[in-house]
Amino acid sequence: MTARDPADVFTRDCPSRATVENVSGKWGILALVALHEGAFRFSALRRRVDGVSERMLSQTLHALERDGLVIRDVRSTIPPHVEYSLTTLGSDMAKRLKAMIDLIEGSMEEILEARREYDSRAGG
Amino acid sequence: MTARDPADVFTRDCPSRATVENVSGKWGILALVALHEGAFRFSALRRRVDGVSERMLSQTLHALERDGLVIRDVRSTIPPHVEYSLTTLGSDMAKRLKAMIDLIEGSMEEILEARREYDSRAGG
DNA sequence: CCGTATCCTTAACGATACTG
DNA sequence: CAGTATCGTTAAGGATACGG
Repeated sequence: MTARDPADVFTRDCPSRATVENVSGKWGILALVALHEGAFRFSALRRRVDGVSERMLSQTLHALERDGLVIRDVRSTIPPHVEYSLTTLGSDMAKRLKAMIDLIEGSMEEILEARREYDSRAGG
Repeated sequence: MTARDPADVFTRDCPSRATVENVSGKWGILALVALHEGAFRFSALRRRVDGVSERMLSQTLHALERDGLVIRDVRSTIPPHVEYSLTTLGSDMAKRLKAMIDLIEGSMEEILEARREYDSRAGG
């Protein structure tokens, strides 16, 4: 991973593959895009990302923090107060993910129609 | 999924979640971005997407075809000749995915450095 | 309140043999 | 050539109880 040996996601063991999976995984996308709306505490983020378990959200946030995309700010109060936000890189990533999600959400009727046609040909 | 009931990926059973997973899954991203470079035959695509099994590539392409992102063109010759390409929607999606991949590939040194720091704090 | 540890179930995945 | 079918393994994921 240098100027002479650039990252290439098409290569089997390029470390970029792991980051792509952290970022674009089922919960990674949603966590990043949610945090792009602003900082969240753990429980609030869990409510925002409907359906995620504590275990998976925790795991996802750690992976994103490890890759330098998410900041974890712990205040040593009682009860504990932990706030999650994005780094500059995380914010840039979230913007690009949001662009992808916007396209999907905006094309959902077209996609559902394509599915119906595909299924009627395969199933009928 | 209408103008009054728009898709919302944050909601647990919105059908957009399934498409997000098809598109952003481990092999979905790579297949779409590869096809954005041009049309591919099955075997060539398999070589391009280093590490994918026949089973997973086939499954991935079917899911993307079903969502209206990929076109499968079968020529009834012997031996068979099948060519995969993108629809307009697939092409638009691939562009956005490529933007995400470019950011990751271009930030790989920064990401690896973040990992080293995280690991030295957690592991040391 | 913020998680981690544990257990368990299910689904993803890869290898490979085989067919049109 | 382009897959599908089958099988065995591994990993992801959810529920939940408990610790800091």
